[in-house]
Amino acid sequence: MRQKDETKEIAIREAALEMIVKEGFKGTSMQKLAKKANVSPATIYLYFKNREDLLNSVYLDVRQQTNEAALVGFDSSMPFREGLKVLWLNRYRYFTEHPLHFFFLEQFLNSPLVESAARMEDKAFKRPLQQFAANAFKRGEIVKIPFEVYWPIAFSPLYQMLRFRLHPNIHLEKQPVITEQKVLQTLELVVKALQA
Amino acid sequence: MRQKDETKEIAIREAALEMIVKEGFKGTSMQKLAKKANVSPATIYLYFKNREDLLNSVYLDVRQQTNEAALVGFDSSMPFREGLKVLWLNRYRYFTEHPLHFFFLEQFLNSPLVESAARMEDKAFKRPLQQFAANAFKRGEIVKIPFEVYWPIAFSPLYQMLRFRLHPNIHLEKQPVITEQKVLQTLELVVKALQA
DNA sequence: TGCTGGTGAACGAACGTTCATTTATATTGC
DNA sequence: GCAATATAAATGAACGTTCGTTCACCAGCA
Repeated sequence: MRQKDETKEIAIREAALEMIVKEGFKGTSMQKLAKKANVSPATIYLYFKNREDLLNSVYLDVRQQTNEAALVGFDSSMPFREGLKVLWLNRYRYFTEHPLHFFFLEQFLNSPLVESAARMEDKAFKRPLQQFAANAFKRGEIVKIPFEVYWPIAFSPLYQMLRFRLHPNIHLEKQPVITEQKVLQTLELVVKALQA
Repeated sequence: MRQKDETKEIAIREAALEMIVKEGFKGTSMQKLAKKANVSPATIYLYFKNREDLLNSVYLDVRQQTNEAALVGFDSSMPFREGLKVLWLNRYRYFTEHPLHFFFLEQFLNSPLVESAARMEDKAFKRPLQQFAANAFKRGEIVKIPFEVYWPIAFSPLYQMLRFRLHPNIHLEKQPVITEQKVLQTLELVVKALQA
């Protein structure tokens, strides 16, 4: 008997992640991937059923790591300003340290591939966030608005700042310096928008 | 001599747009595209230099239509609330009527393809928006903040609502009903965040 | 009649996947 | 302890298909 070499699976995943970000799904072929991961094309099929399964697996893996990092030090019973600050800084710092994960998720979530994968929701991630908002409503900290009004205000400015930060060349002619201080400044305005 | 049949070029563009949205860049091949547009593969190369040129061309075309629609009835000297409302409703209505354009742009802008295309900025679009913000600053209507703080708050919630509206299945378990009324409700909170 | 628009077939290259084979190691028999 | 054996990991070459692009030829208007 011989054991599966776990490092190979990781190498394949990481090669896929990097290649997708740099060359897109079209440019990510199994043969190039195998070469990049120092593995035979056939080896990939020992760890993944097929190409689609590999891509889904990378997505689920990245999403899990990303969501886990988002909730560190967070509790849904926190005061609104404090809790939102934890969520924002967790996300901001994580994606600043893992820009490939940011690019990958943006690309995957905006591709038709997402239809076959994203069916499985990450309820362990969503539930605390919904509970957090519900608590803040109840305590009268924030205005009473539908979830689909709350969510875009509470979080999408952060994602836009991350876009600015991570590919600055596209959005602005001069390099905008997105700093943690500016993120917190934006957060204050968001809190102002939402507070009762 | 014989004239070029302009309807063929349009058919190719539209087939590409639809195919990219439904099957991604990977699934959009020249041969399938030709079939869908009722044209020979070779014909595509009469109108476009190659595949990349076709994709860029579709992008620039969609972007131009999109940006043009955004500025209808808008003037950079408008009062802040009024001007922002025009911009929001223009975008909301345009993408509601042209969801394929929304999906295409999201997909293209988050793919590595954008590097080769988006170099050319649409200054005729950006300049009035920047002037509009500058005017509002000067009149003391909104708080004094850097552009990279202003922009995410002013516009990204709208885009997030469009994402909710156009592929609702992914983001929420129950169909959220994003209506114009809820968009305006969100707009009010954004104005509240930004006003001095 | 001349010239350009338009075509279907065909090119070599690259694609996703499989298969026959080899390699490495945990277990067995002594 | 140590070879022999068994078994799964791992491979490189090859499968048939599809890819982007081109080419030799035909169609239709000036």
